[in-house]
Amino acid sequence: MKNLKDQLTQIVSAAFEASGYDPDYGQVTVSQRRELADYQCNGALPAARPYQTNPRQIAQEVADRLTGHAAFAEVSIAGPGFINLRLADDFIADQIAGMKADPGGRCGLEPVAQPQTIIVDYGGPNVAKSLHVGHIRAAIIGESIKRIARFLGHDTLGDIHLGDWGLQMGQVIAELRERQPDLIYFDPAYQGEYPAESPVSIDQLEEIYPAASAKSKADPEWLELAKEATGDLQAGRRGYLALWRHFVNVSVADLKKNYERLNVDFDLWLGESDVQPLIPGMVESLIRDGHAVESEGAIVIPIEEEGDKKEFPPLMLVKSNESVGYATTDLATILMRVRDYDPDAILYVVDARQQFHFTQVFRAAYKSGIARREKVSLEHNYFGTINGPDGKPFRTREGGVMKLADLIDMVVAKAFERMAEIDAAADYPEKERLEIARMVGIAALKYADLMNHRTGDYTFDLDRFSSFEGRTGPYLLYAAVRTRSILRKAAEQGLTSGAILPAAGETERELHLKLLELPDSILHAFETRAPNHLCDYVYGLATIYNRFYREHHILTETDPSRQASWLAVAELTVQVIELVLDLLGIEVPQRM
RNA sequence: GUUCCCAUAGCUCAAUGGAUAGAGCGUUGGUCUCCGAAGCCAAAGAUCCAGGUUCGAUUCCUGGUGGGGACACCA
Repeated sequence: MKNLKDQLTQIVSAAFEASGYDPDYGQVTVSQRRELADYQCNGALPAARPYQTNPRQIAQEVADRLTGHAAFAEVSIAGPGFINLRLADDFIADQIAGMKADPGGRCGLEPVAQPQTIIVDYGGPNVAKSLHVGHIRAAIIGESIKRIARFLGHDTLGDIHLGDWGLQMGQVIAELRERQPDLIYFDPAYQGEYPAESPVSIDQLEEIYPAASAKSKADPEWLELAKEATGDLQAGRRGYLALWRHFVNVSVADLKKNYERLNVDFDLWLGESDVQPLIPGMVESLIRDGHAVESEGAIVIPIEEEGDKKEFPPLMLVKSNESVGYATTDLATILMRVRDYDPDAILYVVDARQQFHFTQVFRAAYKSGIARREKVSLEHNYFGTINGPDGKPFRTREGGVMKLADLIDMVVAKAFERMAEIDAAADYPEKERLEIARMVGIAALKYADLMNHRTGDYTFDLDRFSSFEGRTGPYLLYAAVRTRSILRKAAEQGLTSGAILPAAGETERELHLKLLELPDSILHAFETRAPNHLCDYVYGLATIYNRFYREHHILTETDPSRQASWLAVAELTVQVIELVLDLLGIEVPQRM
């Protein structure tokens, strides 16, 4: 089924063409003035100049051709030449029926004609370091972009891209060596098997890492030790490798637990370490092909491009001490992804502060041919920083970072309190109430983040994530759950949904039209890589639906065919709300 | 210094170059003998400044002002 806006554009374009104008002027949009029209076409205005005529005259010619078309109840022109389209109620009802009957629950969104292979790189947590609030946006926004791409029919893979191979690993090793020098991993002479059990727990790691990091900053000599340990690890020292595997395993288990609570999951759990074997060959070939050159003792890739106003620092490929940094790793990651998946796009959902870094890496990848510009779209879908009240990146009062697990605990606890306050779910089993509180809390948290455009910074405020009234995640859950309750009662009474009738009033008509905007809204969110557009859409839908709910009492309706139609509309609305929430990565409880 | 991002109502945020700039919170006032009031209805309240492009600019361009980020050997 073709989406409504495209159908209308097709009709209007044909009218432009039949009147002797370029059909491209026939683009139709949802009207900004809903009291005047449902959809509008502004094409007559820009057409006036090239055709050297009055826009109102063009509009009139086109409108004359459209009048009488079965889709329209009224075609009029207004202002300087807007073509206003009011759709026929029975045409709308037919569209709704088509949407509801659409196979596969796609609600009128056709899968893309040419599916692409898309890798979404999000998450990017470091091993040995627990998730903190700074990781939340990548997880939430990335997950949503991944789901949207997948729903559109693209072959989509989410990759967590673990930070598991940098200096931080050497720092942790050095720190542990200082604390427990007798551990068998530090004995160079040891030749046997290493224990299967990790010598450190996740909690210990989380304490060791910041301690080591702080020491590195304060003490240059200690930093050298850490770098040395990093070098030894990367050179393959047995004991260090064994230790490193423990760190990774312990961390990944913890990461999985936390991401799972957020309803975030990855198809690939690859990390920086996975591309290390590719690096020597990549560097060699870059040098051989002349893309990489020696500079100040290091090997760099110059990446200036024509049009640069200022000199552009080159990408640091191999440092003067012969080690490699994350730019090199990221380049090798592109090499691996191209080799293994042949992607059409790689979307990096990463903090805006990495913009410069990605510009360097993308330029180097294209310039060297690691990625072909005409084949792979490398995009940094950056997001803004979560700031504290002082406008700087958020820190807790103690100056530390707030752990994501703690934030989730707080939000879920708030949801639980809230349920008790309003006496919700009071007679449900304890276990279900806890699960509902989790879903409500996570919905509040995720919606509060996703509703903001991803590029903007925002200020951390616990109230923002634990608000359950007004424009929030729970509002949306409530609309869905309340409707499910009606549908359950209807089923108990033996009532079933039936044919969709033309809208019974203005509110239902608006609801129909809003439902029909779904496909376009998903497409728009994907094209702009901006899930907040879906947040807007689903909130608008739920609001209109709530009004409909108040105005029409479905279960006591006396006209059986009207009642059956309303049940069908209610079913479709729940389906759409749940579909959009799923694209946002938000789960909906059966009841709450 | 160079460069990137941001600036909309008291607060927090929206807005595909279109007509009268939308919400939520907060404030004030309504609304449960009726499918779940985490709801619904109503009131007051805003595009940083100056130019430019355009039939039309919150949106695009230039220059200011203010805030934040980044700028080769840490990731």
